[in-house]
Amino acid sequence: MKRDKPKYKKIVDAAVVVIAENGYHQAQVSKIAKEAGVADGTIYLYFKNKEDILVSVFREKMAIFVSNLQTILEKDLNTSEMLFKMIDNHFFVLHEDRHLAIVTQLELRQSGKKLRLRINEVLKEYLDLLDVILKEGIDTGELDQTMDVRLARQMVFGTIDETITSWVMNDQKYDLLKLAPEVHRLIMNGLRAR
Amino acid sequence: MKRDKPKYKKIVDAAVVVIAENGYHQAQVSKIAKEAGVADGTIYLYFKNKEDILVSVFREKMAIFVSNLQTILEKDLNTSEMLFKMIDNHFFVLHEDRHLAIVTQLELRQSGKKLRLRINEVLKEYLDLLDVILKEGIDTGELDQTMDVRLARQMVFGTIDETITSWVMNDQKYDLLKLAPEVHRLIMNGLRAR
Amino acid sequence: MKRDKPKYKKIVDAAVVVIAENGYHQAQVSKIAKEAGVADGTIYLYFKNKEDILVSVFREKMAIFVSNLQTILEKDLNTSEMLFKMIDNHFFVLHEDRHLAIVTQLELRQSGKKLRLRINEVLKEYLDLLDVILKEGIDTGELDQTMDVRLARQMVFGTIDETITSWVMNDQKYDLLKLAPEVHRLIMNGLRAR
Amino acid sequence: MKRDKPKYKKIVDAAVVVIAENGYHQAQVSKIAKEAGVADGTIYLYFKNKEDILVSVFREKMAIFVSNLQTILEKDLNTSEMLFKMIDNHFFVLHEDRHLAIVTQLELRQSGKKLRLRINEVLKEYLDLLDVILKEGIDTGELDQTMDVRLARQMVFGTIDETITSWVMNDQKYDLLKLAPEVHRLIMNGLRAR
DNA sequence: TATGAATGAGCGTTCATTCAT
DNA sequence: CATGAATGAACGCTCATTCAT
Repeated sequence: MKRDKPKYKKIVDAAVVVIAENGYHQAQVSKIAKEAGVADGTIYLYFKNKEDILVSVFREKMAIFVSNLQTILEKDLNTSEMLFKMIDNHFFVLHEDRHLAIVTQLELRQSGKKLRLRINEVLKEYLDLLDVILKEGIDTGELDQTMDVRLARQMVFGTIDETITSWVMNDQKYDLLKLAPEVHRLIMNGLRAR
Repeated sequence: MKRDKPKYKKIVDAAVVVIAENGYHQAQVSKIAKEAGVADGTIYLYFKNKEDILVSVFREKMAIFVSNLQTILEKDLNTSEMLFKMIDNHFFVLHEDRHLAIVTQLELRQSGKKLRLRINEVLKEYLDLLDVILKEGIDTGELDQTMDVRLARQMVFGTIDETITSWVMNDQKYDLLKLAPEVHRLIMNGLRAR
Repeated sequence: MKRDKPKYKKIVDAAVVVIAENGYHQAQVSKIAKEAGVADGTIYLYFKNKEDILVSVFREKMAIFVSNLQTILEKDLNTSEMLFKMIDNHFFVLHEDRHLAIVTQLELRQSGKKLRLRINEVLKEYLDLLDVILKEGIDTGELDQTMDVRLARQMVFGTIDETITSWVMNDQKYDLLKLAPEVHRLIMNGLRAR
Repeated sequence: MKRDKPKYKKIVDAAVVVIAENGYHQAQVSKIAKEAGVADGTIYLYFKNKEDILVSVFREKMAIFVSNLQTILEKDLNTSEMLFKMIDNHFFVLHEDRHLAIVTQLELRQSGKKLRLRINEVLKEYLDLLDVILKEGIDTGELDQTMDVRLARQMVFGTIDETITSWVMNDQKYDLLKLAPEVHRLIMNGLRAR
């Protein structure tokens, strides 16, 4: 499997760095190859084309979020705790990899429609897990029984996303992790049964 | 003042149409010129460069949101009512101009970092007005006294934005306006004093 | 009409020179542009793509052969005389433009299948006129009544073509024009009624 | 001698198949290697470079024509009979190996000048034998004493070549072998003493 | 001998911007 | 003011060849 080979990972990581430091439109294949320490042509032994590199970046990195979230789901937590863990984890991963934060929040959004659709497919897996949490919360009576799950999901994700984007745009100069409890409170207030 | 001349407006409107119908990356200057019914070179009598056209698009159209929001602020409404009017107005404008919705929610986000920063400057005026509403709500005791205004603003805007983007991505096939009350309820639940 | 503009002709002529001097596979668009004294991009104001340049070269130059042959057909000549004029004209044109001779006999034949099909369409016009001459000769009894016109045409064109190609491959070091009577005699011997 | 090893022949045959089925410009070394069932690098143990493969294809296959023609020359035949056998043999070999016909008549002609010169060297052996037949015919008085041997050879080969190419281009959909007598008659009419 | 992963030079085409008319 | 022909820089991808194993 190509994805397990060391050069595959090296190229994906190089792409994150190059995109973060140069911007999406200045991330030429040759720059990524140089950063990865391979020849231009080597890229094409592991990726079909440039778009494939970018989708892979998103897929590989998003896998971390999804896998963490699955671990959270398996624990014996109530909905509020799960949502907190989710927010905290989301913030934590991007807080730890600042290059990745720039890429996911700013640069990858500049991609064309086609690429964005493929990115959304990957994102869907994550949002589906969020739906599971929300539905469970509604079932157990922790969350408002009358609300629309899709809208609730958009509110949760929209708030998280907007918070992180804002942090990235302010050059990550304050502590994102400290915002987790407050974001969690805002969200829970919005969703809680009453 | 150039901005008042008829060709200026014609070019801005042409840009919205061309971007919506062709996508950001297929919106060449020559296409915009053709749609506006002027020669390529004429564009440069009214705009410094291509980026200037796009910023102008955003500035001219955002002015509608800002001006509407100012009118709302001047009315004698409580915070919850104001937020509802704001959400409803935001939804209404984009509901009425589907080209514009595509441009603001999808296409313009594909622009480079530099352009995005300039767009954010324009957006700031709108967000500042939102801050005014929120602060007033906190002062009057309608909203939670302990919450961070910046986070609250991100939650409000993030939820609205995510809802609209989701609607656009689903080809605007359901009625966005009908979602306003539910979105308002979710947001108010999150912000309300308790 | 683009084909009448001076730059169109300049580019076509430049292409002939560049291909003749550098070979088909070394005739880059930028080289042709330089030879024509225009910018690379200018090429694309007059031609759809590189293939279009090459087809145009063939079409423009082949037009000379066709037009000359039409003039010959209009004269009051017998079949033998017409065939001689045709051979002589064919030799003469390529004798006068040695670059063109290299291009048509050697370089253009290296083009891919798609381009070759388009070239053959152009060539067809010329071969159709040859068919007219041959059919007329058969009707008037000058040529062998029993022979297959298609084969006869292939023999006439194959002989002419092979003779010129051989001359070009020998660096055009002998006088091609002097071969016309002998080639004519060979061909007429093959076709003549007996 | 490398040429006798089984892998050498396997690679040459693979090249014919790959070129015929994919076209000259799509006949990558790696494709030939795959078809031959060897690794890419193995090719370079038997051939200096890609051009060497292609020249070898032509040399190996042309050897069949030459050897057959030599057999014909050794028989006790008059010139007309020899020319018929030659035409018939030429048609027969390509009629039997349709891949080879495509390669020699269409694909290999797309090669660059350098390769074409080397191919012509190989072809020379065949044309020299044709010269022998023609000179003998002139000596014995069967053929026209006054004609130029080189031109005569070009007429014979040009006619044969043009006929086969035409047949290949028409997807080999009529019976090439049946054309031999008529082609022979046309040629003999051209060459015969009178 | 045989392998096949790695190399890296090379090129057609687009499009924002200019400027002579 | 308005035009639109001309400019030229910039880049993703292929594939013949090499060489460590």
